[in-house]
Amino acid sequence: MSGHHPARSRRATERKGDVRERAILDTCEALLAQKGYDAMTVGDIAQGAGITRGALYFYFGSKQEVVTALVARTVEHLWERSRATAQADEPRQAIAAAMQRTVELWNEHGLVMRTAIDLSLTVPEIGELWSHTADLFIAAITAVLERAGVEAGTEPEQASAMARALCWMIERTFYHASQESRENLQEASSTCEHIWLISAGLIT
Amino acid sequence: MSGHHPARSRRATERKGDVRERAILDTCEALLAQKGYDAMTVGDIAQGAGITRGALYFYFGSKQEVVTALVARTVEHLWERSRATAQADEPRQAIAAAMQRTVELWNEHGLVMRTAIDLSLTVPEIGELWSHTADLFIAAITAVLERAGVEAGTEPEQASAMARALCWMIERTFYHASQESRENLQEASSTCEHIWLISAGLIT
DNA sequence: ATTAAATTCGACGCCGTGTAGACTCTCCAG
DNA sequence: CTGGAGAGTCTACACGGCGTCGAATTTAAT
Repeated sequence: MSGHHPARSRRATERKGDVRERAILDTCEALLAQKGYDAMTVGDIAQGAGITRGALYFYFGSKQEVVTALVARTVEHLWERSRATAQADEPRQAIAAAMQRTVELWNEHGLVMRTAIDLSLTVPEIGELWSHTADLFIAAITAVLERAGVEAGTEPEQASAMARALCWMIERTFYHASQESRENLQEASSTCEHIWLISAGLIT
Repeated sequence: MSGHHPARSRRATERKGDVRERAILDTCEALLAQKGYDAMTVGDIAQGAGITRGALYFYFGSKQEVVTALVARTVEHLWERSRATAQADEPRQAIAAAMQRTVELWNEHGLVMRTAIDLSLTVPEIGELWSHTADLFIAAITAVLERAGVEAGTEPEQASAMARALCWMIERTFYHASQESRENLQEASSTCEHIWLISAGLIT
């Protein structure tokens, strides 16, 4: 869409640093898959990104900050996709759609999501990010349960509390399944969907 | 497990080392509660136990080994208590009893159980210990589900797979609740029990 | 009492983090 | 074209934690 506005639209957005930053994050993701968080050193990341440790510290203040940025980038993607998914009216369809979406998300970003969960304790900012994400999912599950006829409220047997438990069930089940294989992920999804449907009173 | 560690009991009588070993584990547990795993240094543990770093390495080969031993001690306690609990015939009672027991376990050992879960990834031996523990619980849940009429089998909607998902739900829900308060733990228990009952087809 | 095993200690080397300061490159104003 | 500001990069260093070593000391068995 470059019109003919003179000197206004230079490549104002493509700074050299932005490219490097992405390279660092990409390398970090690759190394995370390959060696895990603890074994991955700042030197490794820098080397993978084609710079030295000193240069990396120009972009990020610490190893934790790098990983936090990576999680933030991924989580933002999650939010975006969640927003984009249309909410079906029919609870059964909504549940099926949600589980399908969840499978895709874990297939695509399982690694980063797992590390986000693992680091939630030790890195407060990541914990913040992840708990916010969980809250979104809990709210969505709550809405579906209520639409399916589960009594609204926060008491142990009402929609909100049940949604929270179901969310943790899904998180943990996918967490483990995504370490294994795609087939496991699909089976895990079926199981979670089944329990969700039962909990909503949609099947016996 | 592995290796030949010096302080292996040859005599049944109280060795000085056994006392020290317990002191180390107790200190480790206290520090874990106070500073968390990463912030806790080997020097801290040694100091708390009234010895020097060098002396600690006589008992344990590494920081990870200390915490592994602590987890092993706690987990052994879990198994013991699980074995001691009589299995009720009536599914409803069995479920209620299991949840009650779970609340007690988390109240008493929540901290160590949480760190065991957190370190399952990075310390393979702890992962082994915990996954074995989880398998015990999954087997117990499976048995209850089958006795309540859920079809046996490992397919996504049969007892075994459902038990696994329920186990993860309980683990994760208690994990979070035990970070908050005892009240939360009790409410979490009610919610999990409710979902378990529904999944077993015992209530609608 | 002698001797071997058990236990403790202080000091050392290694590795990873984060910081400091100097150097290079790019781009734009004068 | 030039010189300077700021982005980007480098090497070198200080700090701290982990795990090891060997020597010193205590305990237990003969």
